Amino acid sequence: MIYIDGYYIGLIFKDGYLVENTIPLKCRLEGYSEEGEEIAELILKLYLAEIDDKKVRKKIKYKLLVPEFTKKVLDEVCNIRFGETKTYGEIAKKLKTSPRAVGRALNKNPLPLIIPCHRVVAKNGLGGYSYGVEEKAKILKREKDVLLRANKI
DNA sequence: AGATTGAGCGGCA
DNA sequence: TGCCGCTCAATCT
Repeated sequence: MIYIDGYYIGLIFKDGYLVENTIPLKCRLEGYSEEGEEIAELILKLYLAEIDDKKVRKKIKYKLLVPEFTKKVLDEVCNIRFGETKTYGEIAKKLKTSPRAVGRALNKNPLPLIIPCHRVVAKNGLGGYSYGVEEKAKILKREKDVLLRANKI
């Protein structure tokens, strides 16, 4: 668990690959470590919508240790662009499965923010988020604000 | 192996 | 609006 700028970020590595992370949190969970400070910084930037997730995925070594179906869903979610959203139903249609199955897969996204699962919303409303819908709303709002500002200038 | 459970959706009153 | 049935991968029992 890394501490920067008032946030704690949990990271788990396996064979040099990032396999699991938390979003930036207000309180610490477990032991402190120095490992992966640069990665934690990137995750914090993702959280604050200061960087594009595509760049982060290119920059860091990560591995998805999840079942095949879950991986397919997560790969599909990576195609959603910064500041945009898709519904569970849309993803399901593309993968020929059900919206519930998509939600189930996203629920266990081991790499939140890096895999932008927060950009998948329900048709009527926000849907859920493992860290609470308020967090989801905040992240999406920050991304939208960045786009708005870019378009204005 | 069978039952239950969701970060959902569409239809119908 | 609210309820009901459908869905299907994952998680129990």
